[in-house]
Amino acid sequence: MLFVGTEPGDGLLRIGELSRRVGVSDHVLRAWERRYGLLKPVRSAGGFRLYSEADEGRVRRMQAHLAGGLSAAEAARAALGEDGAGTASAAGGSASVAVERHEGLADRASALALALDELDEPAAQAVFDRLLSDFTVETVLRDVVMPYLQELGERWQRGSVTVAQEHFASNLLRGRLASLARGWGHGHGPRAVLACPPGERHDLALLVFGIALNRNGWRVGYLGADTPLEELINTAVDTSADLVVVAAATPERFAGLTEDLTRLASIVPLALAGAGAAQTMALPVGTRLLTADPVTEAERLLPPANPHHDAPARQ
Amino acid sequence: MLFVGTEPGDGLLRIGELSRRVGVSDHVLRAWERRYGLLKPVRSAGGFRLYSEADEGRVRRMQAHLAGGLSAAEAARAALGEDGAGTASAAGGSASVAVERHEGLADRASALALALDELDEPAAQAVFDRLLSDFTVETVLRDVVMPYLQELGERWQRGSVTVAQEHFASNLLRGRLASLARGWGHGHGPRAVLACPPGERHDLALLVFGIALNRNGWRVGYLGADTPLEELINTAVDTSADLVVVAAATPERFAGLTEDLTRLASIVPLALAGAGAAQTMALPVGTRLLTADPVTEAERLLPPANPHHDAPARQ
Amino acid sequence: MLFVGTEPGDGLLRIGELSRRVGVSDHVLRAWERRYGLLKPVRSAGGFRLYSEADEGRVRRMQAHLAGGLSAAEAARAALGEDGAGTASAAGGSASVAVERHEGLADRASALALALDELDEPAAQAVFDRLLSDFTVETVLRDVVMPYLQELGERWQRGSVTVAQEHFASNLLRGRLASLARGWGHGHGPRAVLACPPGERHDLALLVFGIALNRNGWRVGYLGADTPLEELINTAVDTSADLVVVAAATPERFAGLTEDLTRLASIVPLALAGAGAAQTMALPVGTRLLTADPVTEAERLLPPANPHHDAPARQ
DNA sequence: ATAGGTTTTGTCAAGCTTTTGTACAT
DNA sequence: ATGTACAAAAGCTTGACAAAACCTAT
Repeated sequence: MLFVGTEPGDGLLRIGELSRRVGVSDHVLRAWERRYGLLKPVRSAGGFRLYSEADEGRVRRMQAHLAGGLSAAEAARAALGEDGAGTASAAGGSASVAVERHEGLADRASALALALDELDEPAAQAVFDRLLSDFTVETVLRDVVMPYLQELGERWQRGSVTVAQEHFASNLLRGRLASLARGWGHGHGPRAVLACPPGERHDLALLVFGIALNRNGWRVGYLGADTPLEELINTAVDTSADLVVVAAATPERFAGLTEDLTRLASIVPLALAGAGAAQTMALPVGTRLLTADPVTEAERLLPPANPHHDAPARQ
Repeated sequence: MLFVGTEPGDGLLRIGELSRRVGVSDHVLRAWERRYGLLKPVRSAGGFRLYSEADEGRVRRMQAHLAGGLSAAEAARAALGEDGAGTASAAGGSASVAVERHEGLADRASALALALDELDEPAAQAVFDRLLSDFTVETVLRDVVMPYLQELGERWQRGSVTVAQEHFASNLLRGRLASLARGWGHGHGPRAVLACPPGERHDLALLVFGIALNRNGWRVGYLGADTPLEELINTAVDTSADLVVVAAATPERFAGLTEDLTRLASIVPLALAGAGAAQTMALPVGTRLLTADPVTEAERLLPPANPHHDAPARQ
Repeated sequence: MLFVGTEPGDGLLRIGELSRRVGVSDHVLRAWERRYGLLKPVRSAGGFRLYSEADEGRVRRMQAHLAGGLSAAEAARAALGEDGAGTASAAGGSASVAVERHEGLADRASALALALDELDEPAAQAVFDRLLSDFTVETVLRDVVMPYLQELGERWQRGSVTVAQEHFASNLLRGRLASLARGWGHGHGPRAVLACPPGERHDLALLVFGIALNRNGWRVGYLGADTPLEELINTAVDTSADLVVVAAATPERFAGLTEDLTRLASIVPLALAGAGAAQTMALPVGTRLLTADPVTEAERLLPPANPHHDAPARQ
């Protein structure tokens, strides 16, 4: 992908604007450049200094060190020394984590987590792009997205993630997953209908499951979060679904649904999924339980035994 | 009815009557005919121009375009270009030339609505593809997506849409919108942070607004539905936002937030949007109200402090 | 639906109206055009500037960047840079082929063609990224990739494309297609085996076909270019394929294969595809001919609906 | 920090052309 | 009714100007 790193010709600031942004007078900025080589602005045709956002970050680090008690010379040296590492700077914005070589999945996963935590949309998108370009969709979903969602949930429980972070990450991931899901109703494979029970608003894992299912040849109909079972039953019947999957993150969401689920299971093959799906619910209903990660479960799910779509039942 | 050709049946008007109806002088009507071929009246035995109702419609479209700022030549071209829906041939008729141009936006919009109502994912995606391929994003958002959302909301109120339909349409549209939103945090424009207040779960219109904003050069940070104001304030400060927009579909969502919103407005430029944003809330808070459709409002939102321009106010 | 200044299509604005809409004086608009090349209005017969909606958007982005603190020159560069795939502005710059942002597929397609012709890899990748992000895979393949391949072939015939260009485009497209193809052998759908006959080295269209097939629920086994029929037969038998597709760009590639193809067709459902597949070959072999574009043909290909070779006699 | 020179960028003017509503003559 | 003429409004180009922002050097 592109936008990794700031290239000249991108969006350059003149000294006045930089001064305004960082709160340092233009005279001082020039002095820091002359005395410590803190900044190396390119010049316009007419000789004006043009600063990049990396320069802005450098000034901010310099200020931090000054505030920390270092002398100007020392602060500048420290700020320069930190160059090259990833940037953080909440205010600096679009600090695109520089991912260069083929790092492993683990590095990418943490880069993604970092970018999401910092609300850095461009960086997160870039990492996601690189992930998809270097790994299979299944791998990205199973080994990056799902673990991240898992951890996000746990941090949410512990209160160690802000609402803004959770919203931001969810929205971004939902967008990427939606584009992977596009067209999943297309084709001639068996049909699955997916939904979360009433009250359940976390449907990202179900989205992942749908994508994986589709990539294994299924057509997917998606009702998503917070769906009344009555609706689900109607839809399943109307579309002559070959499989219905109901997923919830907590067992409580299934509470009180035994009767409806049993009825549903008598009409169409049913499976319960998600962390909230427990044997205690699946047994009385007499249905299948999907406990492993969504991608794995999707791969395990063979098409219906006696399909009216004459799928290639062949051993 | 006796003679003299203005019978409602064939509805043929002479130039004076047409002029009176549309409020355009006969001279101008003749000029438009001569210069732009806007009208092609049949002639009476004695040579009088006889206009059909289609002609009247064409004149009215021409006027609308003139009011919209197009030059006379362009307005005429546009008015003629829209021909093809209304045929109304009086004379020889027949032939019914299948005008296969672009189907109008309206046809596409109803095709989309139909596909969504029928939970037909591939069809809906295909229509959306064609929309994006034939029209600008702004047009699609303003004239297809927003009206659809509006109507969906109304049908929802009336109970004339099932939960499955609503979920399906929302999920699909959200996916497409998310794609259009990709990368909206990138760039160098001013920063806007968007969110819905606590309890508000309908954020699609806000998504549309964010996309339109981004396409006008803004960087967008998106927190989405159901966001505590405390979080919003923190995020706005951390990212040094140039604008914060809070949107809700119903006024109740703003209830009890006066104090927080006032505080927010004192920190960063604030605007309230959505059908739920009312003057009664904006006034005490002392902030801006965005009442038109999201795309238009996004275009109107010139970035903070834009002194140059003394020209007459654009309403 | 109300219009008033929102008309789509070729509604072209003169400078006064544009000025009124964006709140920038006509003088400034002309200055921005002259100094930064921000706008490239078409001209009326008499020389008046006529602006499109894309121009309006560009001005708005420019304004946003100005408000964000960039100098006018930088703001213009940024606004232009956001116009889709920028251009590798290295040395002299100039030329600056501004590709309108989000205009229809057609513009994207030509942007892609341009980038490929100029061996501009980042630009081509960026255009491809946005295509996939804004449209379904089917649309991109059918309406962008296939027409491009078609045209590339024709230009190749005419000698109006260099070897370097052809290689560059082929390799880049192959890479993107390969990533779309990833995982296409997994799942539970019917199996198709695809190959080009000996001597045929153009397999990109076949790749496209495989992708479309896979997205319709098929599992794909891909042998690709220049495959001896013997090999193909073995593979088809070993994997108990439900369908074999042989594709070639020119009829000569099929010459002399009648016997082998007939034998193959007696073992497993066979189809011939590509520009080289002609009735004259399909008839004696007694097999199906796929003449439409790959995506459409893939959609038409129902899974082994016909109860022909149901039990592939294993050796 | 000030002084004195340079670049950038919004604005204006003069002189001419195009567009378009209206008027006049046939 | 038609065709031509006319004039106001809106645009075009070239060239120039000046305020704001920036430069270097003291």
